[in-house]
Amino acid sequence: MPLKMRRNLSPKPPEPCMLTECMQVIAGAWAPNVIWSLRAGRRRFSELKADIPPVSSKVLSARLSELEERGVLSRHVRPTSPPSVEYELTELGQELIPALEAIVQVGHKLKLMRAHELDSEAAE
Amino acid sequence: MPLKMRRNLSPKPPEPCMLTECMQVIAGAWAPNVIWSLRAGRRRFSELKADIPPVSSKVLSARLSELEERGVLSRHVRPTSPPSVEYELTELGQELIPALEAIVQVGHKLKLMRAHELDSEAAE
DNA sequence: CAGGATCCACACAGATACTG
DNA sequence: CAGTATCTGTGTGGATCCTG
Repeated sequence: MPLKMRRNLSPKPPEPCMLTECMQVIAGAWAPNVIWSLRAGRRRFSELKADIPPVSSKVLSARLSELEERGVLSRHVRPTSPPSVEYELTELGQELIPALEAIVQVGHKLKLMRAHELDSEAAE
Repeated sequence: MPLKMRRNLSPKPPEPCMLTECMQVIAGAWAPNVIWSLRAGRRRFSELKADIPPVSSKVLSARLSELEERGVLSRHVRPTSPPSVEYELTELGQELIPALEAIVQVGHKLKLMRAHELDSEAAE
């Protein structure tokens, strides 16, 4: 499930829209899901991977790096015998949660609307 | 500026994450920008194209169709001599505005943080 | 366990040209 | 003006394999 989980960057030019630039923060496949999974608190790499089954290690790793670099989340390495790394949203990262929640809400409502429309059609 | 303005779909599989599904609503290159441009009210095709310079007619058209189909915006054709079409956010579409604003805010803050960090480094 | 390296496919945006 | 059709390039994610 990736073919369309692309980012929202802009390679070369004038970048007239600030929004585009800001959208980069959550750009990249699965990035929103990562943030979503971290809502409740810090999680380990494997936990995140389990939360988002279809994501591959490579991509998850890449996304985590980007999000860390962008200041959305922080990485904590714990010196245990089997390596253990935890990720956590930064304060700024937490500000993204309401945004994602709003999107989910709208998505939900639209879904309900569609279901309702289908019902109406079926009734005829 | 498009190479990375891809959508956030998911082609085939199990789709375990509701978020992913909801994100589709604003999926596709420039989709957020379109919604952003329509914040203030209805706009015509050419106005939208002017608002978002780097977008091509083809892509803008595609995005508008998708957003309409998804119930985020509505299309009004006006029977004038030169064809004139206006687009407008639906009620649900308007609910996405706060979400985008939140993202922009975070993007902004992160930008400021970065600038600050660079200053600190430069000072040394 | 956490994640880096490779190789590959393909969906998507761009450019251009055309229509009513 | 508002779009559509076609062709092409490319970034990005998936799968797999491998390591400390």
